Amino acid sequence: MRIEIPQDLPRRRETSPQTSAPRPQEPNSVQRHLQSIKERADQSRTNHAPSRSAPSRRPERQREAAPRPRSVKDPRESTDPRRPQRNKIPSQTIGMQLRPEERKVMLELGKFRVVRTRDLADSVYDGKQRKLGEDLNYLRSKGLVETRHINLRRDGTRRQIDRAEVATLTRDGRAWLRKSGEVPKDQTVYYGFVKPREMEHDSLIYRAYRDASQRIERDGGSNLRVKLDFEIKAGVQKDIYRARKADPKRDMADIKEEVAAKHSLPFVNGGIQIPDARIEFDPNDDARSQEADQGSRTGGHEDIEVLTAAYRRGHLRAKAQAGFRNYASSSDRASISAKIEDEHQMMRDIFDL
DNA sequence: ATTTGCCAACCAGCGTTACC
DNA sequence: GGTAACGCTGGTTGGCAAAT
Repeated sequence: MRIEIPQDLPRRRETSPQTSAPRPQEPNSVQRHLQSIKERADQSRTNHAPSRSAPSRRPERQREAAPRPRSVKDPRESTDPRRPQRNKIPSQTIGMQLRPEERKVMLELGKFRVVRTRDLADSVYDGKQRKLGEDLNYLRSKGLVETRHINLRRDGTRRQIDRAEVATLTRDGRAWLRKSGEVPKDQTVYYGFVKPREMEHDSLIYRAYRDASQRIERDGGSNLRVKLDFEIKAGVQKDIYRARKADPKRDMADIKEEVAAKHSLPFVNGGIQIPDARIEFDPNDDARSQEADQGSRTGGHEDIEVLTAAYRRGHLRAKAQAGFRNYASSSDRASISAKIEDEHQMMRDIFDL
């Protein structure tokens, strides 16, 4: 049973006008390459930034970073000229009743920011794509969710470009979700497409989570929360900054090691290894009493990492040493195994997506 | 001569605080 | 409030050396 409401929500603009500033000079090969990457990213972006025109780097970054998150607890809170500004949930969506599947979709999108619709169909609709499609249409029509298609990376052996549909919450969608009471305590809610180049990679995190979370719950873990790398990184950098401010002469490696320990993150080759996502959970009673006996904190976590073919050997080794639960898609697995074929233990520790 | 693998450099996208 | 400057990881390229 769905409560219908007047459908007069302003639809978000699909595209923004392109600026047509002339290029100041002929770009070199690197600039041309970067330009092509930028154009590809812009092509797949519904809210794309104006085309590049100025040669200097930082001012460009400042302009493009306009919609970036301002705080960890409230990502993308900053003003975005491409969005209608709202300080509260629009009246149309206050108290809107959604079906359990729709609420579940909203929650998953809020936890992971970007999820492939096929994965949502598998996890929420028992694989029924059509049912998901109907509900996504409804949520889109209410301005709670937006979807887009992304080009998947090619592995070099195929000319065909595969595409996948991904979804995210809108600003209003996040507001609805927060008011709904569906969100566990300490769970950040994300919204909006960011980092177009990494969207394919990020969309795989949900798959990895599904596998890891099933295992955690099977072992008695409960009250699962997800922290994405944005949030983990923010906490790490805040502490690094504080430590440097307190003692500017202190060795950076020393600071990093201390901060890594504070956040229970591995410190490998002089760097803090930050996972793609951390699943926090309340352990079962046995584990809890064991922790209490040892005087350690209650609560557990598992760090997950999605490896892709783009990872270099050094990256792969660092991730393996970090002790993360590593995942890779079958297509990336072949390329990864070629890079670390002499390190069989590492391959064994990579799980299929 | 060509291919392959590695590394350094660069940029993107995220974070923070300081300063004007 | 906008800009600057700094930090991080991930992704990509060009250049170089080694292998074929």
